[in-house]
Amino acid sequence: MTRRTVRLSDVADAAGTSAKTVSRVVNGDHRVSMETRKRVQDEVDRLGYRVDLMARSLRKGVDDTVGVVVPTIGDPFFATMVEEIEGIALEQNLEVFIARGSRSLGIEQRVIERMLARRVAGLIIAPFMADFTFLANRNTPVVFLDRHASGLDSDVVLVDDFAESKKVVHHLASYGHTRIALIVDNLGVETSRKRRDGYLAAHRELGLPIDESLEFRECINAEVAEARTWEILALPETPTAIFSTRAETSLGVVRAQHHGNRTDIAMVSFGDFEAADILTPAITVLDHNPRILARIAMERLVVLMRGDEMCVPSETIVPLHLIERGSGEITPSTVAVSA
Amino acid sequence: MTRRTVRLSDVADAAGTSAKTVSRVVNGDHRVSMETRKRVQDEVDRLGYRVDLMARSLRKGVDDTVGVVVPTIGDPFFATMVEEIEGIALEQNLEVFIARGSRSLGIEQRVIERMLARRVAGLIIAPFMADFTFLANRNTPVVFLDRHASGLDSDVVLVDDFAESKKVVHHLASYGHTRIALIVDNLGVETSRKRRDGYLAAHRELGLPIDESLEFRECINAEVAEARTWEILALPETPTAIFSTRAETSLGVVRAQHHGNRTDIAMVSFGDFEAADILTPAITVLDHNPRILARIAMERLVVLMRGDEMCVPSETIVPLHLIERGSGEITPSTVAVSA
DNA sequence: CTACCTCAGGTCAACGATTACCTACCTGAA
DNA sequence: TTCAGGTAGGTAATCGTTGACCTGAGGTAG
Repeated sequence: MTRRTVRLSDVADAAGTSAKTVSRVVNGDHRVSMETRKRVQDEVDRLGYRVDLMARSLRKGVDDTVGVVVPTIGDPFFATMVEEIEGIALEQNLEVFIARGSRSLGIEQRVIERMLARRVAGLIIAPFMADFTFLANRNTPVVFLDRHASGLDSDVVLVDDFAESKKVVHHLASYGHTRIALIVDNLGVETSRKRRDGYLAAHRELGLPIDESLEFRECINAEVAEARTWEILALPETPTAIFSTRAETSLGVVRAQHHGNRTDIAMVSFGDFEAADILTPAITVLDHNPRILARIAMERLVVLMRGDEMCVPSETIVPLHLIERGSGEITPSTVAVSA
Repeated sequence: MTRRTVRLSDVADAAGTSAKTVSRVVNGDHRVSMETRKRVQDEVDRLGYRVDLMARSLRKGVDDTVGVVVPTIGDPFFATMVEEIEGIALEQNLEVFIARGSRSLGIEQRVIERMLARRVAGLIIAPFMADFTFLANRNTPVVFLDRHASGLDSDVVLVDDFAESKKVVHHLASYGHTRIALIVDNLGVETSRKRRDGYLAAHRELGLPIDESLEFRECINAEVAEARTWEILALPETPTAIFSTRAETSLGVVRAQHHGNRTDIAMVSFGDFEAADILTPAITVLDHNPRILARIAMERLVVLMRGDEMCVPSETIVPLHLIERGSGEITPSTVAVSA
């Protein structure tokens, strides 16, 4: 019952030809006569032959696979990226390896090393925190997504976190806000740092006072963001607006606002999230669309993998739109005076 | 600059031993003296040698990879499953292939065939609609997740859709509801069919009248569910409760309820979703937790892959809890009389 | 002193497909 | 008639690693 794998030579024996000819038929090489082709094809079907991609890849030196490394897979932002990448990969007949890069220190390098050991044809990496110098002497094409990577000069597709964040603060300021709380992740993360820098720069441009007590760092997930928001709500002088720099943390902010009955405080989220439009008020967001980023990155990777020419690393910046839904257009006058 | 791959024999030459000995060192075989081991290890480090997993897998006959096929990757439910699977895979030193099974007919079989051609060590499949007889004569371990698969008797991890749905209807009925609308996907999908069957069975058990006009099929996504909910709200005799049989459609239902100012209608969702707890009212849900399902499936697969014994296919049913948050505990008396 | 065992290490082939390089044979132009 | 060139197909080597099997040295028990 344990039927041994059918291989090229088995088909060749059955069809009375050489393995090479079967290989030609299977790979659509034209140097085979019609009749031979048919005879071989019949045997292929009858025996249920399928190429062994391991063997092929060993011979060819590369595998038709791309490795995708994201900080977390469950996060809808990255999950959507992966979905988009997988779609393009399928069109290109590429298989997708997936791995999570956050979790613990060094894990990112470890999963990437494993993918390289597999001879993946290319890598798409949404970096977490690691240094990527270890990738320097490899000649596997890499495209970074969402963030720059340190230690390796490679292609990158991202958004202008600094400018976009400034945009948000300017937007809130245009509605009269001067006390804007900032919910931000660990500043070791490039995107977080730049978003905060944009927040600060906008304050300077607008001549607004910078109140460090309104800056809440280390909001690594929704829970922490929720806790910080409770602290915000308890401040003697409540800010009139909150800028949450990640979609995930926005959920925590909104949760606290709702449970604390403080939806009168303006709120803007860097990144859209499900349900953002059905809340009351609906949440104003910077539409940080993962599909577009992923598509550009993957298309770039495909070009690099074809390797027609050794192009210089390019940086693609995707502009974002602010979707005004209500929460970002609340004016400070409506904010209840705290006790 | 294009440094050729360092292989076992290169290290062997440098260390003055045979390739086999290097292999032994690399694989931690004990039949090597301390000094030889050290000498080899030094050369491995110096030359930057890394195993070629393609070659190893070709030789061994299986690859240390598992293939994961889910209907959609972006859906938080499946994304979370994948994340959980990837976590366990990393512990077990397995690599994860990911592919989407919905999209178009036959795609599911195609992506699975490709994974088999790669000699994956095992497969975890959350089936879409395909028939799986083509997997019957392969001897790759398979665990189905979330749904039974037709055409193949294999391990499966799922929830009792029928009983859980009955539970929901009984819950709503205990609050006095007799007119409960059903939002359900295509009935060709096993889970959808069973959930509907449970809905109907509960009606019979309770002696409630079954009104077919309250059953809304083909709610394949949030948008359709939202549209159907608008229809529900426009019915001459509005139902007093809605049972949404998928988390994704629940979002559409809630969206319509909120935009239509009809949050007075009770609502229960089969499956939790982000923001379900911060809406007003918060949504009562059957906690269909993807992590638990994924973990059980993966643990099962690992056992099968070790292949110590050819166990008979088992079916694991994970019981669900109803999280009462408010929307499912609204009584019919509070529902506004429609115009 | 022989028989047997363990240890450290080596040889060789094979995993399955492909690439580089041949071999016939046939055609057509010089 | 002969030679260049194309077509259909074959042969052997190779990709990098490992499993099966072998060897020689030294130890030990009888």
